[in-house]
Amino acid sequence: MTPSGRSAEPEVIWARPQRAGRGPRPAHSRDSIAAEAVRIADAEGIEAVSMRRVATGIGAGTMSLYNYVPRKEDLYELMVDAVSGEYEFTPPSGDWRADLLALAHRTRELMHRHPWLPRLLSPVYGFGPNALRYLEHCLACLAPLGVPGGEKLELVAAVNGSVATFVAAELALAERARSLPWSEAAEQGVRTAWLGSRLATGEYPLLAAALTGGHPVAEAEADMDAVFDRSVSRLLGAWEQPAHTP
Amino acid sequence: MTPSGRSAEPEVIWARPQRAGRGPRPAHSRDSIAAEAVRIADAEGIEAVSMRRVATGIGAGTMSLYNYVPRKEDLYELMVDAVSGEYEFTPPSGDWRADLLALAHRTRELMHRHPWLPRLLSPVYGFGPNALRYLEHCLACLAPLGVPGGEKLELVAAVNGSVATFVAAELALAERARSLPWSEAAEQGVRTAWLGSRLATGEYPLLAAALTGGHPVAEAEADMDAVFDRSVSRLLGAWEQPAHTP
DNA sequence: CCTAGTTACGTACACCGTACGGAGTCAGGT
DNA sequence: ACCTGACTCCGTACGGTGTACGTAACTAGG
Repeated sequence: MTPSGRSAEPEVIWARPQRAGRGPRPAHSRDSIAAEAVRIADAEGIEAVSMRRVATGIGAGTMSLYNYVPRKEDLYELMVDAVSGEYEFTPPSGDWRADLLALAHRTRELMHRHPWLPRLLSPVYGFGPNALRYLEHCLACLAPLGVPGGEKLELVAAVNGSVATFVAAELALAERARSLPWSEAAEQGVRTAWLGSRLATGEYPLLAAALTGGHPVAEAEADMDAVFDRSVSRLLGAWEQPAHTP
Repeated sequence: MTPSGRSAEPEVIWARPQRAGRGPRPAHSRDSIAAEAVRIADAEGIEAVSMRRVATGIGAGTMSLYNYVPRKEDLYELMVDAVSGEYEFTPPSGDWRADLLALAHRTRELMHRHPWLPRLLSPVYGFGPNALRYLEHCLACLAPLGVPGGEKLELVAAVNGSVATFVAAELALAERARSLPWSEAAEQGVRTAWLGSRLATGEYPLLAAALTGGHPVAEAEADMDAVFDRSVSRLLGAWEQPAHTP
């Protein structure tokens, strides 16, 4: 009546039992599937992760994978939660600002290790076990902050959103270059050439000043750490005093 | 030697001339192609936008489209820039905080009108004509702010990143529901049921308190405007005083 | 006018997610 | 102890995707 992998009902992958009572014991585990998908995505980009590829990667037939992962979206959820398990939490120090800044750095490192993460994180993939652990830890760090719990979650979401977009921008060129038949430098070259030709028209004087005035792109990479730190610090600083609405 | 649509060299779509000198006059325009793609994405979601679909939509053969748009990624760039043209800029008021807050609201409305925008915006699609106009206008609004131009761009990026993640979260459920065979309510139901069952274990006391303590999800929608306004205001407020690094 | 470069587009290929059905395997109820 | 029903495994197949390639029609520059 309701064969396990064939239902057309909504379902949360985490609620589905790993081992059903009845049939033969499964030859694979959810963890090993997630690990294989992460391995492929790290090595060849998220677009290389296909059901066929993951299945053959763990030595299974393509359609066998659907016994473990009913839809491809669920595979993404498994991946996100798997790498979320890489966080190593240290007890809150009492300085919530420092704690959250350090966490943001860990998140950035995580996203550098798994460049597909920002992309997959943007829709709210929902509340796997490691995500719950992470949120609980954030709230523990935010205990000294005197705002209601709901706003603390807003703060965490705002920080993570900023980190995700920051790292996505950081990685945009490199990630694009992966799936392109030419080099990253060549791509970069034609793009800055185009931008330069537009700026040279004089139609965008402020933009031209802002782009050429500061750092000349060469030292930009070295500054990235500083820019990141400053930008997250600013965001956190905005929570120090109550929201200011004139 | 270098046939227009067949090159394997990197290329920025904006640098490619719309009309080449030599051949027959093109039967379509870049604008009409972008408009068709936007129409499809608005009506049926971004995943419905395929080269075939857009081509038949404007009454062309599939492969003819490749004369205008060398890769699908370029189609996305056209779409982003096309809707960026919907901004109607008013002259800077002198209050940069108010101006940028208003712009953020326009961006949010734009993303509600085109729910696929946050997704496509996350990697830095590059500097089409309307994006350049937008940036120039932002810088004009930020003229009263006494920081270097580079940091102004950081501010704009931070605001846009926050808006994008905010709206992405707002739209996540509705957008997910579009491509799913069951209703949004059913999906929502099983997800909150799962979350409730996890919270009931007592493993996440802070999270449980934060989620149940505040608004009971029902009135959350009505509050979205206020939450958005407050969150952007906070971010802007963080730029009032110099970055604070203890 | 010629011809080179461009437009238009049909065909084809490799790949994708996944519906379906059949065979093998095991636990629970009788 | 056996049967039966649920479950695992997986081959096949379908309708879709992006796009490489080849060919025919057309048009502007020399």
